[in-house]
Amino acid sequence: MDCYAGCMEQVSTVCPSSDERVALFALLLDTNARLSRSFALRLEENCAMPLAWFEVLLQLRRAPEGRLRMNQIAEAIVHSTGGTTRLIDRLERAGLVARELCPTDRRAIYVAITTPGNVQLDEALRVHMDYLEEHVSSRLTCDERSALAGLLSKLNESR
Amino acid sequence: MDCYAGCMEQVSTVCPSSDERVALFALLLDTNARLSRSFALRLEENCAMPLAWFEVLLQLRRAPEGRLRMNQIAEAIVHSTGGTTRLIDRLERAGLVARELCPTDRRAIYVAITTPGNVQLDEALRVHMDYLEEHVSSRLTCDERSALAGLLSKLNESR
DNA sequence: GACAAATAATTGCATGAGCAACTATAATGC
DNA sequence: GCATTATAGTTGCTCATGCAATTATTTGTC
Repeated sequence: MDCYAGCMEQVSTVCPSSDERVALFALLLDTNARLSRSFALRLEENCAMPLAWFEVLLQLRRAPEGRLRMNQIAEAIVHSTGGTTRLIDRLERAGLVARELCPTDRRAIYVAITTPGNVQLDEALRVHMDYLEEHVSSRLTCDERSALAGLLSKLNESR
Repeated sequence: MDCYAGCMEQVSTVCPSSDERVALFALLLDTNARLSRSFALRLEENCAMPLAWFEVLLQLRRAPEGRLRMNQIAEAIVHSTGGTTRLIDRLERAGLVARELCPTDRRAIYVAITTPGNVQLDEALRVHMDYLEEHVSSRLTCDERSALAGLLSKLNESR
């Protein structure tokens, strides 16, 4: 209900397909699809690493002790728990992560990044930085990037 | 190479996993994943329509004569042409779109939105508007939304 | 005008992900 | 303390999607 007048929004019953917010949502989907697809392709070519693996390894590196529980990973990368089980299976088979038992809760499993996992992540991050240089830094100034980060954070707030 | 000093960016060889641009990229993936997942769920619940169908129908409505060629659809929704063929197969089977021959190029196929397709899209757009009201309008002001659109457009520029 | 290269769409195949059902363990209520 | 409920993770099944190969048609070249 904010600023309908100022933004000249369409009344939703007339032509919502050209509504400014519909366009914004579509633009978000589109931008994400193009960037993640092109980066995934490059990551696959240069590191033989699927994007989902990169996401997991990055989350693990960011985590306090380099490890997270299954459900935390699922939440962080926005996957189902079933999908996450299989994903971690593949990463573990490749030796990049290891499952560890949780001493205080026998239902829980810790997933920790291994040394080979860290090595591969470093390599992937080099490729990532090159990619970002080409596709992000060249298009947005530093101020614009931080503005974008702020706006996405607000949009991403759970409530 | 812009404004390294002013933004206090990490040197990439030290700790790129906490680099501001790495975080921005991750934030974009995350925001997209959460929004598209929650909207897809609602669309499925309220309209029994997959998000991919909604995307196709929206593109078709936006198109000049309510129709696009297969490769244009694939490009617009960022799918492979193979995946698009199957996707349009399902939409056609549901009666929401129709394939039409192209008189000037016999290799090409036009995909047009049908009357039932338009009806279903209207319904989906009502759900979409409600969703946007809850998840977008309540978090970003009108000015913020247009700023976000501008930034995403710049990020999305092909070159 | 014929042959080569490019383009449009479809198909076989493999795979990654979600959902729902299931097992195991922990927390809660009486 | 025991029964109920909730939580963590895995598995069977299904399905949507990408890739590479294939067919049909058009465009470009000589």
